Amino acid sequence: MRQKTTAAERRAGLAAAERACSRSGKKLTPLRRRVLELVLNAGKPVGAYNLLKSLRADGFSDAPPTIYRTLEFLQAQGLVHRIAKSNTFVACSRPHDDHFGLIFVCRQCGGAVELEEQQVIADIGCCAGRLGFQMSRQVLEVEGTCRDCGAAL
Amino acid sequence: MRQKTTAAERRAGLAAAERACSRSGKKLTPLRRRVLELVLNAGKPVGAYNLLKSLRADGFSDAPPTIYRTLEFLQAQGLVHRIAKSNTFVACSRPHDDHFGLIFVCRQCGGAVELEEQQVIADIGCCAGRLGFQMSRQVLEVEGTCRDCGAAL
DNA sequence: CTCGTAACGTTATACTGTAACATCATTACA
DNA sequence: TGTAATGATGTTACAGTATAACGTTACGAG
Ligand SMILES: [Zn+2]
Ligand SMILES: [Zn+2]
Ligand SMILES: [Zn+2]
Ligand SMILES: [Zn+2]
Repeated sequence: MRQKTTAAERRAGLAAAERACSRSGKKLTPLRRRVLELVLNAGKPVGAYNLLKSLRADGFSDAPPTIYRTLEFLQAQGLVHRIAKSNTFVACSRPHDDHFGLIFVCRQCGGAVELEEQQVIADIGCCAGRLGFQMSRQVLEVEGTCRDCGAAL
Repeated sequence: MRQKTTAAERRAGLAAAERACSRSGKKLTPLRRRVLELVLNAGKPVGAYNLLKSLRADGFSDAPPTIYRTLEFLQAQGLVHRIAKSNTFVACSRPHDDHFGLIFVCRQCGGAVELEEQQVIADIGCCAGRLGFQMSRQVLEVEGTCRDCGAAL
């Protein structure tokens, strides 16, 4: 699973952040911008306390609420997703639209790939409908082994 | 979302546990049996430390490793699922077969319904195939509001 | 019997996340 | 310009979740 983030992807992520914030009337402050950069640069899911360590080097507060609040903001803007199975955070690969995505996370290398799969969404929506269940916007997590790690065995 | 577990469901869960253990050559010890009972009786996702409190009343050790080890065992037997989004555990609704399930969890009442949806599994398997990704057996979590809680708004 | 393994107990600690309140900056408006 | 409201961040303290490491007990195989 590819884990590098290209410079173009990082620029696109930050541009999406500017758009998302101006649309919602929120501010992309230096702290928020920096955290998003860190998540983009990681190129794979990264833990909150790891991000916190980087923030210290940049002169921001390194107390837990700093990073959790900021990540919450970025999630609300649809710029970052939380991966519950590993308590990590990853940059959204399609931050330009509201989506219901599917994220494949490799147990070996920690890499992640996000897809938007209309068919899956439709099928799950159908099940939800039968249950009278109202889904919230989210990404589903699929765990396993990526191609590279599988080949390396 | 219905949260009661019927006596029949509890019996079925324990019977499935007997079968799963005899098939895998493991033992369904009093502790394991008791934890499974507790999860079945809860009828909805329940936290590890809640289970631990109940164990104390039964004379078992109430140190964290007790419950985490036991839950890990029950998960390996396919009798219990872990819901990552809420750090809780719930009894499997179809413990008789290996499955790739879909679990709908209500944010309001905490209830959960587990489905096995062949179409969803097939679609996700297809995506995984394109990525060269080998999925592990699991359940996907869908968060939202159940019918009852939605109606109560 | 005794040896090896599985199961369980025990202690300590690591990791993850939030409550509550203080401080500072920005905006809005009298 | 004062001042009040709001949003963002800082700070302290703590709650909740999970595992490492090691000791002890139970029990069947040889
Ligand atoms: Zn996304
Ligand atoms: Zn991998
Ligand atoms: Zn199940
Ligand atoms: Zn509900």
